[in-house]
Amino acid sequence: MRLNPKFQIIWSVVKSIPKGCIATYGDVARLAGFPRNARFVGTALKAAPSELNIPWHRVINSQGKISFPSGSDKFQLQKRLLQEEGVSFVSAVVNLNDYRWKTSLDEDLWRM
DNA sequence: GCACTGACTCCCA
DNA sequence: ATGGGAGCCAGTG
Repeated sequence: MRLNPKFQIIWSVVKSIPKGCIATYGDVARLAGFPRNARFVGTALKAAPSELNIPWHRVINSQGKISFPSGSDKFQLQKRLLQEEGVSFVSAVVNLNDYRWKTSLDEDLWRM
């Protein structure tokens, strides 16, 4: 299947998330240039080939939570991977203020 | 080609 | 604070 070029953009954005930081689906969508495609980010990550080493676990939803049913194997895997990078959870929730990836785009927003 | 689904978010009651 | 509904748009059957 010919991959949608949007996938590549999203993957590259996700790959640029620094270790120990997290970003939300909405953030990734916005940085990739698709402001209203948060859902599409999830689709892209699901479709991402594992050999690309996409740090998909650094992407969580806007509530600071993992977007898998709590207790599912995917949920536990993502949580564990994040904890190994130093991201701490408080009752299954990440403190976005501490770990959210600050981007140059965001800085423009802060400035105003 | 149509209808449904989804690793989301925003907005309003 | 919380829950429900609409918007989004590509993938999947």
